[in-house]
Formats: sequence, structure tokens, C-alpha cells
Amino acid sequence: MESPAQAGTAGPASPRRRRVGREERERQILGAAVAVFAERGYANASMDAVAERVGVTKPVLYTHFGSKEGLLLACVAQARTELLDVTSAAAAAAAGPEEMLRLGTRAFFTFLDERAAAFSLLYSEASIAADAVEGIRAQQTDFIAALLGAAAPDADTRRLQGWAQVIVGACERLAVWRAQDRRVTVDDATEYLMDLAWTGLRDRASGADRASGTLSG
Amino acid sequence: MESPAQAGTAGPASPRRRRVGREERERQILGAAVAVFAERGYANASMDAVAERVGVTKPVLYTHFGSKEGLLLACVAQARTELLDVTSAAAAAAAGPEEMLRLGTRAFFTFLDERAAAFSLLYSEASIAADAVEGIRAQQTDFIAALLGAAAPDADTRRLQGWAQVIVGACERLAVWRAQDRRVTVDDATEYLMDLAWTGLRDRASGADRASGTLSG
DNA sequence: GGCATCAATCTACCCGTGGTAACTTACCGT
DNA sequence: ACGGTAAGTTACCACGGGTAGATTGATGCC
Repeated sequence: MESPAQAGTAGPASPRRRRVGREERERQILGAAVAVFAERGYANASMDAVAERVGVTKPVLYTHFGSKEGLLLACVAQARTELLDVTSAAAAAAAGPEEMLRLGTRAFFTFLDERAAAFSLLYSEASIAADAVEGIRAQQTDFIAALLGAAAPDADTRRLQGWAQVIVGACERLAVWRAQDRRVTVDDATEYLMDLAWTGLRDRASGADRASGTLSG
Repeated sequence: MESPAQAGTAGPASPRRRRVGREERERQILGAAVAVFAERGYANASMDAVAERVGVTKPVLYTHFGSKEGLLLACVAQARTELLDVTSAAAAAAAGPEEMLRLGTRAFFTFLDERAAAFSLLYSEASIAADAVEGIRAQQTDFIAALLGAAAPDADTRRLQGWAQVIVGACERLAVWRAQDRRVTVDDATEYLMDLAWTGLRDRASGADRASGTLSG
């Protein structure tokens, strides 16, 4: 109800309105959005809250990202790029299939460790950005399938894809588990993945159990 | 805008308002909710839509389930019970660790196949019911860890939990993959899981690659 | 330096949807 | 029959996503 000419909310040092370039503003908004979405959850995060954090008002967000979901998608897209960079760099440094699997897995866990906000975006708000997150998984799956194909040339494409799905799913779950129980280190998680994916339980199952050897027909 | 005394929507045989017992009504609502949530997605599903499908009005849903989220949680809880029933029954029929892993995995995929709506609830709306779905995973993880403990008595508890996380994560991912590509059968998915979890990639990686044997230090 | 121009930004608003208060009515026991 | 109670309804509020139109700050032109 105040006269708009006054607008005397508070800002003493702020000349009431600062104009900022497009790229800069979008970076600011993305950063604020990741933070707000991560700490309040997508559903409970209001656009006003994101806007306030940036220091602007709601319509600004809409001119840049179109909708609330668009904003979330932009956040996810950013995380996607970073994730592929990190894991492919790790795999490139490996000298053989086992090390590739180990270093790539390790890089994944480390990335999520360092980027806690991105983590909660990807694995807590998955249902809203379902398609985008599936896109990330497809990216990782294709990448891993290609690596596996080099290590096991006699396996057909479908099987390679299936193995990659197993690894991606296992890593996701281990990551969430680690977030719940901080005593599980990156190396622990990597080791457990290697136990199954590389070694296989057959070698770890004791013969103490009935007939464990006679069943593998 | 019609006079409420007429209520002439359609129902010729319906005496304008039928009273239904509590249990029966809750069953109806749960069924409608699963369907509506699955086909429109939780965020885009309105309580009015669920109510209309049941043939009642909104407040009825609230007297029974308290909130929209409460309704979703009830759906998830129901799926949880059924899932444990199905997988534990399958494992109980197995004669050894390998068969247990195989039959349990197979039962999981089959269950999701038959209950497509429950599937999309559990793996598409995960972020809203995050805690509840995590509870389901914990249930499955504990169950699998117990089975693994019998097969590998010399593995410590943490490692068993880690292995169980790997298996649960891998199965989830394989299930989603199957939903996207229907050419992947239940047996395919089960086999790919067994390739890694039971056999291990080491046995499938050809020696053609450089130094695959010399790195396992 | 002064002014036109354009885009960035704000104010004020709409409307769909989750959620609730208060009234009504069908069924059940007596 | 008849009252009590639980099942249902209508009518409403509030909050948050999304938008139209006024506003203002930087930029270039003279």
C-alpha cells in the first residue's frame, strides 16, 4: 500500500535496484536454486525463496528459466556435465579394466562427497526431474558399457548394457547408503562394489553352506 | 451450478449418496490413488481427481489419510508389504546361495512386471515419499544381507550390508531399464545381475586387454 | 551533457490446488 | 419410529506458481 515511488523496504547502501548481466544473473540464480532446493526439498522450496536469496523478485526467475521445473532442470543439467567430466577423467587414468572400474567408481563417490547439494538434487528430487536424471544415468551407462566392451569383447551389446546398469544402480545405492552412515568411507564403498562386480560372490561364498558348489549348472 | 437436491450427474441407480464402511472405502481410495498417481504423476495428480475416481468428495480423502502425502505414503506402505512377501517366498524356495540370489532377483522383477502401477509409484515418485521408499530399501537390504551372511560367514556385517546395497541398487536400475526397453526379459535381467554379483567380471574379462591380470594387487 | 531506447526489474494480480469448518444425511441399535 | 453417530457434502481459506503492465537503470546517439 506504500507509494511505489518510495519503496522503502530497507536497502540503505543498495541503490534500490542493481542491473546485472544475463550470464552473471543466471549463474547467481542457479547457485541459489541448488542451495534452496537441497536444503528445503524441491516441493517445499518456493520460487520466492530462491528469488529472495538472489536479491531479486520472482518474475526474474521466470524470464531466465521459464518455470520452477525449468529451474530444477537447469540445475540437474549442470550437475550432469560435471559428473561425466569427473568419471571419464578417472577412467582415462586407469591401466586396465579392474583399475578402470575401481577408479571410476571411486571418482563417482568422491564427486558426490564434495558436492553434497548436487547429490541431494540428483538422488532426492529425482521424481520431478525424472527424465533429466534418467538422461544422466544413460550417459553414465553408455560410458561404462563402452569401457566394459573393451574388457570383454565376446559379450554382446545388450549384456554390456545390462552390466553397466548393474554398476550404475549399485553405485547410486552405495552413495545413498554412505550419506546415511558416514562411517562408510569412499574406499569401503568402492571395495564392496568390486567384491561383487569384479570378483563375484561365488569366490566368497564358503563351501560350508549346503551344495553351493553343485548348483552352479 | 445445479441445485444440490438434484445432483443429477448421472447415477440413475445411485440414491444420491451411498454410505460405505471404513475399510472398504479406504481400499477404494488406495486403489484409485495408485492409479491416479501412476498415470498423472504425483505432482500433477489432484486430490479432486482421486476423489472423483472413487465417487466421493475431497474431504473424505482427508478424513481417511490426513494429507496428500499421507495418501501416497499409504500406497507405498502397501507396496512394501507385498514386495517383502514375494521376495522372501522366492528365497525360501531356494536350495543354495546362488539359487537364492537368482530366484529372489527373479521374483523382484516379476513382481514389478505384474504391478506396473506400484512400480511407477516406487521408482518415479521416490522424492516425495523418499523416507518411505528408503524404508523399503532398508527392508530389502537387511533381508539380503541376512541371506548373504549365511552364504559367506567370514564376511563382517558392514561388508554384508554393502553387498546387499549393491544388489538392491542393481536390481532397481535393471528394473527401470526393463521398463524402458521391453525387449529385456526377466531372465535377461536376472542373468546380468548374476554375471556380476555371482560370477564377477574378472572371469569374463578377456586377457586380450593389457595387464588385466597383473593389476589386482 | 542531455535525451531516447531498450531490456532488466518490480508491483500487483490471477487461479489452481491442498486443506478445513460447519452443516447434512444415511445407516444402526433399541 | 427415533435418536446418535459416523460418513459425506458444500463452501470456503491460504499459499504458491505463474503473468501483465508499469518502472527504472544502463547504453548509445546527437
